[in-house]
Amino acid sequence: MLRLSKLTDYAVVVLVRLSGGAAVQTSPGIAGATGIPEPTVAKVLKALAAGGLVTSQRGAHGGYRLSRPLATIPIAEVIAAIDGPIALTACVDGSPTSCEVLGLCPVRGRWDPVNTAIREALTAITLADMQEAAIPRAFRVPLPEQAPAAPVDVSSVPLAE
Amino acid sequence: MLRLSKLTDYAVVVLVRLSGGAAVQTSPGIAGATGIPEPTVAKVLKALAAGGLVTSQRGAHGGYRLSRPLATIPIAEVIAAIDGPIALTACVDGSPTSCEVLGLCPVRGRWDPVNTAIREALTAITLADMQEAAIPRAFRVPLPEQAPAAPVDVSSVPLAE
DNA sequence: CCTATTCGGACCCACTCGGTCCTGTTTCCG
DNA sequence: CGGAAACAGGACCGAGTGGGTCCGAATAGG
Repeated sequence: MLRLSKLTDYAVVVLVRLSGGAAVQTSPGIAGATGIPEPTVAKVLKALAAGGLVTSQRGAHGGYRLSRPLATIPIAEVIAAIDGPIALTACVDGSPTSCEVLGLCPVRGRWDPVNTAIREALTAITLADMQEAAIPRAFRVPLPEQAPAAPVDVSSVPLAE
Repeated sequence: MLRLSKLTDYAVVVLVRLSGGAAVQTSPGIAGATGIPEPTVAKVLKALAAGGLVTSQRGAHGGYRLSRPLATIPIAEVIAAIDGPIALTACVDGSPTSCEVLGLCPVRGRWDPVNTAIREALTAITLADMQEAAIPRAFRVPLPEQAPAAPVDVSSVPLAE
């Protein structure tokens, strides 16, 4: 369904949560604040740390901390960290395992422009954009100085559907 | 992984194949020409017919026929026909089943701009664009007059990844 | 030096999806 | 008028992956 995993959704929630509050936060702490099951939060944080989006501090009084401000993190990076590289089909041109119907497949490698278009759309939107007006006033904490994060102008093409 | 189903890939292959050759083609015929298993082709065609992209003719000497030229079919429609509506997360704002952590979820409904961006990217690309230079010379049949299908210019944004 | 706390990696279960098959209905040919 | 060809709709089964849980490793504090 072209839907990304729920983990990625959680990742966005976690990252946004991580931007507010204390500098370093623990998995249970974030879980409690977001309502996401604790093990799942830990798993997400783990993947995020592997992707370099958050830095971890082990040991007592450890936890996680944002590596970069939200405005510099495009959605594409979050998706890549959680769900792996963005590729709609298995037939990406660099794939080692070519499809078995290679000789006949008429659209071999033709998904590339689609992949590229999607990747660009995802790269143009940062987490700060999603945070904009997302957090109700009650949850809104005074962030130091979150850049306005260049407004995304993808509305030039009329939406047929 | 933000990957769409293999069925959608097949659908594109089938539709492109359907654009060449005879006016009406049978499932076995398309299967033989594309190398895709026959039952799978039938399933794809069925979904495509339900989506209105192809018209079916029952009975002996029946088969499937394109409803519209490739240039007027955006990828988004194919995906919608096969994989259902394009929505990256379950938390689309019109969803009847609100997520259980609704009260705490800080990015509730914030995926909409992402969904919109992707939908636009997918709507801007038609099947004719994927057919362009996709079919090797050997397979290229003299199509009557397939519109050049306005080149998609999505390469204005530099790709970070 | 020991202990508590927290991250890190490995494991397992369940769900959805890809793929197949069968039966029924419709239409053309003999 | 009967048979064959082809689509339509459903159910069924297996594989892959997402989602959740557990235990071990590392580090700061006492």
